Amino acid sequence: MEKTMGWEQNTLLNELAQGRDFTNMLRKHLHPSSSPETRQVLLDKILCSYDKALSLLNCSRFMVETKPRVRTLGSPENDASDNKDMFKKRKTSSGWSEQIRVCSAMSLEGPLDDGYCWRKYGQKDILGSNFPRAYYRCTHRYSQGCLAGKQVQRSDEDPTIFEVKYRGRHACNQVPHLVATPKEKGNHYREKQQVEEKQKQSKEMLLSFETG
DNA sequence: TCCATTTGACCTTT
DNA sequence: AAAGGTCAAATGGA
Repeated sequence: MEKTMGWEQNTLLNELAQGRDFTNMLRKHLHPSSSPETRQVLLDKILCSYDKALSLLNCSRFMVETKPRVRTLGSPENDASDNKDMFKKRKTSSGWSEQIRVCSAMSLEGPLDDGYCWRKYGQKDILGSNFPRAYYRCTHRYSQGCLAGKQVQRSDEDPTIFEVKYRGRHACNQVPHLVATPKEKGNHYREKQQVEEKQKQSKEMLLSFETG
């Protein structure tokens, strides 16, 4: 159905479309009669859509590049690590992508979903950080050999910000909210349901803004 | 019963 | 040795 368009592009379009909708909504709420809170929330939504779209673009960029560039917050990494050991080590901290910031207007649920299905496999307290770092790998790691992973850590400076680092590229081709045949059971079907539920909630939120 | 999360132990890197 | 990263048993929810 949507074979010509990748999952990232599809999600990207959704994000941009959502951002446009929220912007239109904000325009309607520019009247002095509207509450400043509503405007603020809408503003947050718009920024979130931008952030997510940018994150997706970042991901795509790394997928194109065979050699992910590396910069982590704390490590200066000015040595020659780029030249040596590039493919040797199983993993180092330098395997992670550039930091991507994601705002969290939906702070009730924690960090925003980036559209992929992640499975949490660990959490660590990081020295000098107020918040623990969570480690995720792609849900399809073993079923499809997808090696993508990500770290999520709440920012010390701004706890509403979640710092997300990605690693690897998604090798999984079964994307949750693309078409799933009724034959598909269990995991994939459930994933699809989850994503659909999120989209539904998003639409409902839009509606609730429109109505009040 | 299946699957995701939690969390302490263990492994790797610096 | 210490900090970061991963494993895997225990736990809990649907």
